[in-house]
Amino acid sequence: MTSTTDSPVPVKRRRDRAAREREILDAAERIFGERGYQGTSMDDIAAAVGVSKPLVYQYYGSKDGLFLACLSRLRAQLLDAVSDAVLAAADPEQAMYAGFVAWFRFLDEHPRAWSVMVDEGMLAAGPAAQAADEVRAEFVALIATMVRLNLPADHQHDEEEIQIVAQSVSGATERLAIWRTRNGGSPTPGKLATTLQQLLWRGLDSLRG
Amino acid sequence: MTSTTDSPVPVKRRRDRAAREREILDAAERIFGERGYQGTSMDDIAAAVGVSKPLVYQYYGSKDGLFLACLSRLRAQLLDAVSDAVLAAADPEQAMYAGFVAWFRFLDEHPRAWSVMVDEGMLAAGPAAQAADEVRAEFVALIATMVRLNLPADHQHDEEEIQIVAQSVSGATERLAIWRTRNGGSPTPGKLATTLQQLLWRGLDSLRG
DNA sequence: TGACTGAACTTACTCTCAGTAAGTTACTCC
DNA sequence: GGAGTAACTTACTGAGAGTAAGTTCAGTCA
Repeated sequence: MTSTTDSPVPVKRRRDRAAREREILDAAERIFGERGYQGTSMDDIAAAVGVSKPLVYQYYGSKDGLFLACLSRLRAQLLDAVSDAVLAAADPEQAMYAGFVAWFRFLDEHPRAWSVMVDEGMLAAGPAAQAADEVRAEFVALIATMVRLNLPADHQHDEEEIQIVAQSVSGATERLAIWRTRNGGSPTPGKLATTLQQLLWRGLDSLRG
Repeated sequence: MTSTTDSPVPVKRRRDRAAREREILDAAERIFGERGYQGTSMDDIAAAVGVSKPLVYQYYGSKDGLFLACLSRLRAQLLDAVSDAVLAAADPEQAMYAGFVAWFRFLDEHPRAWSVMVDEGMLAAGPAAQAADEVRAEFVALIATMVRLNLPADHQHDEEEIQIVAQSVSGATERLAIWRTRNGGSPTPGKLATTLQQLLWRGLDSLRG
């Protein structure tokens, strides 16, 4: 009975770095989403993973760093969802509508994601704020591309104007998403997308000339 | 020489509550604007006023409370500026344009204000967040009123749709303001207002029926 | 098999900062 | 001048971000 009591797989305590990083990131995303940035301590996250705080620091550097990692991953997922919807559409008008729907749907399906990304996503003074902006800029770029697609190829378009429109659309959709969650998810993604479409489509048209 | 060395007004150390509160609020607004919420400590603010920290707590309760007080005052000023511009306009189309211009102008003239209000204005998990939302809601209400003015009086308008539009416009203008300051104040208020006007006017028209 | 090495992980701190308890000082009104 | 009160301070507590200095495990080469 000297060596027979060990469990078949003797509870692997240690894991390789990549696996542990993913574990920590998952826990962080969940807890930040539940309690917010301020309300979450690094000890909480470490405890949830069953690991000590310095390990979290070794892998992610700082609280901002960890938060930023959550942010980046979620944004990438959201960007993918919207890009896919846009690219699958038959024409620009459809693409715009599909993009809006995909955006609001994603937030329905990842309710936690939201509070991490936007609701608190702009808080950090410091390096994270800058990086968060960069991720956000990808979105604006996507919208700007869509706007350009909607212009005739030979049209001498005003880049500054396109930027203004893209920033506006990005800001509007973020605000609508926040409002919607606080409003109990009230207007459906379809209703929001339809209204936005109606509001913006003719205006975009008038910017052509 | 026993009593002749005193200064004529012997450096009034103590001030009445209202004056001190204003002094603290001014300092807080300035320092929050310079260093951000996270980067500012209550000791910093107290020191800037030349007062001890507990006094600040006595008057404002908490860091959130002080921040919120800054927020409320600034929002009120901004709301006034925009309201005045809107009310002075001749017709709804002019009103919309004038409102946009007033918004961006205000931020030109109060560069500090901005980072306090929006850039970090949604950070706090807790009571301040809720209160900040309430102040923000005033803005949405103003915009909603403007939208309604633009609809025929007998039109059976869809309140939900109006809310969506108001939230969108509010989100768009906030985002544009952030982008503008990071962009070195680049598009002029006039340019921004014109483009927004062009983008939204015909869309609003199409929502009428 | 057993010493060797490096990566995974921990204990036990420091330091900054929000918030507080309990007291002290200056002004005001009689 | 003394009583009462509002303005203000000293000196603390506690939480949590971040770190220095180690310890333990897992694979590797002899």
